[in-house]
Amino acid sequence: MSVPWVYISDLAKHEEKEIRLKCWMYNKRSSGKIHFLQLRDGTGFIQGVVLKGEIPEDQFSAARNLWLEASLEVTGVVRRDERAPSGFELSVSCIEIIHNPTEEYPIGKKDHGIDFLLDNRHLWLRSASQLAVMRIRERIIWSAREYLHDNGFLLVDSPILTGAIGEGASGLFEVPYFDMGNAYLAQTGQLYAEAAAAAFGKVYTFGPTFRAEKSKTRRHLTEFWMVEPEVAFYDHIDNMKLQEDLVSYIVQQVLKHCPNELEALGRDTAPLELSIAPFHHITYDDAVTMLQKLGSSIKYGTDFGGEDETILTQQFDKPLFVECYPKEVKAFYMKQHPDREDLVLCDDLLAPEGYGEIIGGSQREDSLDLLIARIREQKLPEESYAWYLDLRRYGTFVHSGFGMGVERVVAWVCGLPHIRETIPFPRTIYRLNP
RNA sequence: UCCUCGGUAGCUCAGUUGGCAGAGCGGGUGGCUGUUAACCACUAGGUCGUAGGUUCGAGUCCUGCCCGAGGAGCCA
Repeated sequence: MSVPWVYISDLAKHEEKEIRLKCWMYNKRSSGKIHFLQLRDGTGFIQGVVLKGEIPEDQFSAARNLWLEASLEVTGVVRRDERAPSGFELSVSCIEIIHNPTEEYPIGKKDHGIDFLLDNRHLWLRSASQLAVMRIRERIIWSAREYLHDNGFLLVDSPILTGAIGEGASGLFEVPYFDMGNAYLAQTGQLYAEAAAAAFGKVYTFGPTFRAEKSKTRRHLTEFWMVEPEVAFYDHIDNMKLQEDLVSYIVQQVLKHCPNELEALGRDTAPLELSIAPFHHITYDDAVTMLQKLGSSIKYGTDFGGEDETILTQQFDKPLFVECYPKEVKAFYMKQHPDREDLVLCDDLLAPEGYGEIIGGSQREDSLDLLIARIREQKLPEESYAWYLDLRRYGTFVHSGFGMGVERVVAWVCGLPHIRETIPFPRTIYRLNP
């Protein structure tokens, strides 16, 4: 066949030319002698106009009987048309049916409940909004890797099957592992990133992480992706600088490359445009004081609840660092504050508009003795951390890093109310399928 | 694990004081040459999550259970 196969995203280059689409029909409107076929191919959406008399009669009547999501090969001429949302439509001259479903497509044109949509996630992905979310997710991941690569970071893939090692003893998924008892799905790549930082200087891990916590909130998944940079000889301050540069870069890249996707989601881009470094800073101490003045019942020494984070971020117009939490509420590996024994040199980066924590980072404890003491305080299985402690035995060094939750960043950038739409197949406590 | 809310047609939901089970969308049939979640007419479609209980009578009131959602704790 001499007519070229073209993607919908490239149609503008083929104005007034005859082309062929391989596509699905996501909707159809019809009069007696004209059909409007709404077509999509993953790169975009276009309306095919089918006029009686301009295609073979059997094809015209067959088009009448097409079900939603029929797969088609459609030939026609690309026309500019003011009435089309994309500016173009296709004057159809030939329709070849690849597959016409024999059952009605479950996802209709009207609203659906979240339970139904999640049960049909494999089909829900075909909708325009989900295409926009996934394109923005891809841009966020791409931008993060691009920034880190261009700034001299080495990608180090950390293991997913691990021994009993992680942020804490709770919330580990167990997997039978031959004669060695149980392996555990990684909660974080950080401890491995620290080992890699001692070997390679500036590194990052990027991969899925797993937490078997029974969280049921708009901010939690049991399987989620993290970008975890770790840098030798960076302190707490250097670490925050890296975080704000990275987040600024990501947001700018999405604004530059994904304006159509943001519009498709109805995202107000004004708050994103403000999210350029430098970000705001507040200490944990000051944040608690501010929250109490604003009516929160938070007690000094406890971590913020979701509502506290929301209230706090609403006081600022761009991302906010909260620094130096009490060590009791933070992980064992965080560096003790030089002037305050009760605090650690850490930071949470809270996204604005009530989205809350997207990054948790810290300078790491580099003293062998203090680290062992913390492992014992938190009653962690000391033998599992033997190799990790070696990093303090052989040339210990000031170093810092952080974990950025990809799905939380996607939710914020897209303006989505819930994290479950930010990953193709979300895993939550009560959902393992599809 | 705890708290709150929900489960009625394929989907989204309404259902009054306990008194004949409803609408829109989707499906079917017919009509329509510019529709934008097309429209118009007709039509089919129900074990009201489940098991008990109260009652002359339960979608509606009570109890247990199942499933889901939102939140808490925990965290990115």
